[in-house]
Order: sequence, then C-alpha cells, then structure tokens
Amino acid sequence: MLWRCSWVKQRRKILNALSFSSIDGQFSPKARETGEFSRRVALKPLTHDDVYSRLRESPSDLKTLSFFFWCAKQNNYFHDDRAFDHMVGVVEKLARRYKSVDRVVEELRLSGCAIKPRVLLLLLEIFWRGHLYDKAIEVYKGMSSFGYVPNTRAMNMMMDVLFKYDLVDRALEVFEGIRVRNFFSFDIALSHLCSRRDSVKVKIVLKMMIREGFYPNSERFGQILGVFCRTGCVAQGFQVVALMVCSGVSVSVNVWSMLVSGFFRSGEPQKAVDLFNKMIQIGCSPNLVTYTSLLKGFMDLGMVDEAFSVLSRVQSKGLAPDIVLCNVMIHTFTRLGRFQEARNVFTSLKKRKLVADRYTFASVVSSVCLSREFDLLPSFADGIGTELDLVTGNSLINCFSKSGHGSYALKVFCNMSNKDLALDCYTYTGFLTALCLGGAPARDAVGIYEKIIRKKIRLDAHFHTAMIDGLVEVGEYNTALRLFNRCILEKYPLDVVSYTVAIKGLVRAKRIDEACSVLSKMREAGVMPNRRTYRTIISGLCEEKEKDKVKKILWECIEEGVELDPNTKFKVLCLLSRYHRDVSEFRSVFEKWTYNFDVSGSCDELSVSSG
DNA sequence: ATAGGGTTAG
Repeated sequence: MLWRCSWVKQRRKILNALSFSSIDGQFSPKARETGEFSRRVALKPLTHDDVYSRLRESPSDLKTLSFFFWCAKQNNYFHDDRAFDHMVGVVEKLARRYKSVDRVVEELRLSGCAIKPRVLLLLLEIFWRGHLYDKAIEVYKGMSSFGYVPNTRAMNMMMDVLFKYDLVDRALEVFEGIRVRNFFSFDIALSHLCSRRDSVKVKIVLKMMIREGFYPNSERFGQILGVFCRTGCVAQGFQVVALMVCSGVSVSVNVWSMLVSGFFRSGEPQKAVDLFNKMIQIGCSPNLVTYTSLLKGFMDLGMVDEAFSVLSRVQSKGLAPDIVLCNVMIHTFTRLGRFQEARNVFTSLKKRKLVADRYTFASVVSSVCLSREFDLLPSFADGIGTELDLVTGNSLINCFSKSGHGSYALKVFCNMSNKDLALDCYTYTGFLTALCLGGAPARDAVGIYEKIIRKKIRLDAHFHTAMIDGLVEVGEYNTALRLFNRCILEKYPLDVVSYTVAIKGLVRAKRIDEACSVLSKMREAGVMPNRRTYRTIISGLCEEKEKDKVKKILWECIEEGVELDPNTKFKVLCLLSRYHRDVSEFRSVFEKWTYNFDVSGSCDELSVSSG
C-alpha cells in the first residue's frame, strides 16, 4: 500500500534513528514491570535489528507476539516492515492453532499480556499486512466487543479490507463513520473508487477531502483525472487539473493527453483540438500518446480526413509508431473497409521491430472476419490453445462462428470457460450464434439461453437479439416471437436491431399486421426504426401487395428522414407504379429517388464501409 | 492500479 510510504514512515525512521527509545527503555518504571523482556532488552537501546533477531529467536509464537507488543509499547519505538512481515507468519500459525482470533487474544491474556486497544490495533495491522482479511475483520469486530472504539487507523484498514472484498457500501459506511478522517482515509477511499472507475463517488470523496483541508498526492491526482476523462466527466477533469496546479503538482504531457482523449470521449473534438494547440503554445510538446488519442478521437467521430492528417503529422515529426498506434491504425483501416492497408500495417510490424500483442490479434481477427477472408482462419486456429484473454477470445468465437467453423468457436468457448475468465455478453452471444449456426436443435439452444439469463450477469440487447435471430433463421418463428415478447415483458434491453429481427420473423411468418404493430410499438418505446427496419417491413408489405400499408409506412419513413436502400425503392416503385394516383402522390419523392439512382448506385457499399 | 489501443447482432 502506498500510503504507508509517506511522511508517517519518515517520522518513524527519524525518531528511531534518534534512539529516544533507549532512554525511555532504561528509565521507565513501566518497562521494568514487563518482566523478562525488559530485563533483557531495556538495558540496551532498542534497535530494529535487535528486535528482529529476538523475534526470530523466540521459542514460542505467543511469546513472540507478546514481545512484539511490548516493543511497540515502548515510547517512540515503531516496528519496521521487516518485523511486521515476520509477525505475519507468526500470527498465521497462532490463528490456525487456536481457530479463532478471540481464542488467540484469550491465550495472550492468559500468558500475561495485557489486552489493550493498542494490542488489538497491532494485531489488526499484522493480519491486514499479511492479506489475512477475514482475520482482520475478526479483530475489528472483537474491538467493539472489548468495548474499544476503533480509531481512525483501524477504520482506515477496515475500509480498505471491505473495498478489497468488493463490499463498497460497507466500506463507505466505515468511511463515513470515521470521526476524524486523516489523509489516508481519503487516499484509500479514492484509490479504490478510482480503480472501480466510480466517478460519481470519486467526485463526492474528493470534494470532502478538499473541504477538510487535504490534497491528493500527484499519483492519486493522475488517477482521479484518468477516471474523469475516461467516464465522460472531462469538465470535472479540467477542474482537477486546476486543483493540481494549485497544489503544485506539475502538469505533464500525460495530463494533456488524458484531457485530449477525454474531450473526444465526451464528443467535443473542437475542445480537444483547442487544448492540443494550447499545449504546443505553452511549450509542452505532444508525444505519440497524444497523437494516438487524437487519431482515435477523430476516427470515432467519423472525422476521417482529420484522422489521416494526424498520421501525416506523426510521420513528418519523424516519430516511429509504437504497437499501440499500429493497433489503432489496423483498427482504423478495418473500419473503413480498407482491409489490405490494415493487413499492410500488420505485416509491417516485424520491420518496425514491434511485437504484436493481444490487441493486435483481436483487431486482426475482426478485420479478417469483416473482410470475409475466411481462408486466413486456419492460421488463427493455432491461437485457440494459447493464452486467450476475454476480448481476443470473444473476437475469435465471433469470427469462427460466422465463418461456419462452429466447432472451433465452441473449442474457444470451452477453453475460455476453463480459464476462469469472467465471461461476458460478447462471449455468450458468440456462443449462442455458434450453436444456432451449427445446427443445434432450437429447444437446446433456448435451454442454454435461459440458463445464461439465470446467471444474472449483465446481458445486453445483442445477446437477446442473437437468440431471437437464430430462431428466426431456422424458421422457428413462434418460439422466436415468444422470446421477443418475454424480453419486452421482463424489460430486457432491446434496441433497433432486436425490433427489426422480430419484424423479420413476423414478415417471414406472414403475420404482416403484427409486424406493423411491432413497428409502432418500438416507436412508443422510444426506439426509432432505421433503414434496415424499413427495408424489412416494406419488402414484406410489397411481397404481400399491401399497397395501403406500404404507403402509410413510406410516409412515416420519409417524415423521419430515413433514406431507403435502392433495392427497397425499386420494390416500392414496382408496386405503386401500377396505380396512377399513388404515383402522383409520391411524384416528388420518386423523382428524387431516380435522380439518386443515376448519381450513385453504390449506396450499399458506402454503408458497409462506414460500419 | 496502467496517459493512448482490441471483440458483437439484422
């Protein structure tokens, strides 16, 4: 833990170095009362080396512990890390022998050691340092049953333990219960809340901390800034930078880079660019990380030209791309459908003396999958046996199942399950897709789907949609729609794709009226239909020659400003052109359509390349 | 405990 390395430790070192302990040890009457230890030690100055060798030589664990407590009681003597670390093994043995902490304390008492608050506090600290958190909790509980009110230090430790056990609410209860919070109270809370990326609680605790007159150290400041920038609270990040300046922490390139990516993440590219210019203005030169943030930021917002200008800037600066930048480039080219260029970056890694990592692998797998160059897959099969992380595994499962290599996909899934990874909805979605495409009986797939739901992990719309779509694709319309309706009832997350898939099922089942009612239901639920939704329902209606319904939905589509694909437009034209009155009603719309046909017939291609 | 990066459905 970092917080031990601060000035408290320094102070102890100084005090110990000054050897006040020797004077106290010799003349304090209390020391004489403690018997054996005092007679042996008190005459000499109490040094860390001395204490350590005595701790090691001590014949019984109980005696060792009593001696440890006795030393700690001496004025201005503070145990060093070595002594504490040694005691971890000792108390571990005692706890094992006596089963419970209460019994250890009782045995201590029987052996003549007075049980004072300080004793329990030290015991707590030993367990805490030794990561024996269950025992630490026992000591803490024991304190109150002895009638001691835990002090700030004890409560700090307990809060830390509760955070480590993921008991955030209880940890914060302890935090709030600390009457006089010190720097460490805040620092521990902030460090845990930062690693949990809980920007809301970080905000609250940081405010309290400053109100009570403390400032985070530079490392914690950086962490806090990182959390705000990553969670879309860049405005707060900005305020944190102001605080850093006030408390004398230097604003490094890292800080600027974080803010740049933070502004992009919050969808404010102009502010990111302004900041970038500002940093140059004040003489802080951007590095590869800053450029990578810019590149990624522009790409995420579809500002392709700007993104490429960043690349040429990197080139003109003579900066050699590192593996992260190369990974971003592979990803960028893939998203633009420029698969060959993505491949070129990948093959250039060797020349650049860079080593591909799991990010590279995951991006390349997805690139191969999107480019449908499945013949490259066998080379990935080697990866199945190797160390897979969650994302790479997910990427592989997805790629294998889409390319009809269901058995490989299942192999990866099994591999991941055996590895004690926290499988997420990507994994389960890929798994279900592999099952459905691999021809598993619908009933089995649904059974597994329901089992996964019962796991109570966070599932998203993709997951449910994959199952429903899988059923639609094998013609199990009734089951598919039953699951879809249950999703609505249970308020499972559903998105445009989910509704579109359900409409597809209804269209295929020739239940056109129900398809139309799902369309209006989705609007009521606040989910707006997109081009694919309209394409699905309008093609269905055209096939059924439902002229009037086509007209109604076409108007809605036009009103919502959704542009149909050429294929669907053609179907509509075919159906309606037979009726003069309808043609005249839509004349202006149709004219625009035919104009667009002439200008660009490659509408679909564009939509593919933009993801 | 990390300044920047990777995976999904029609």
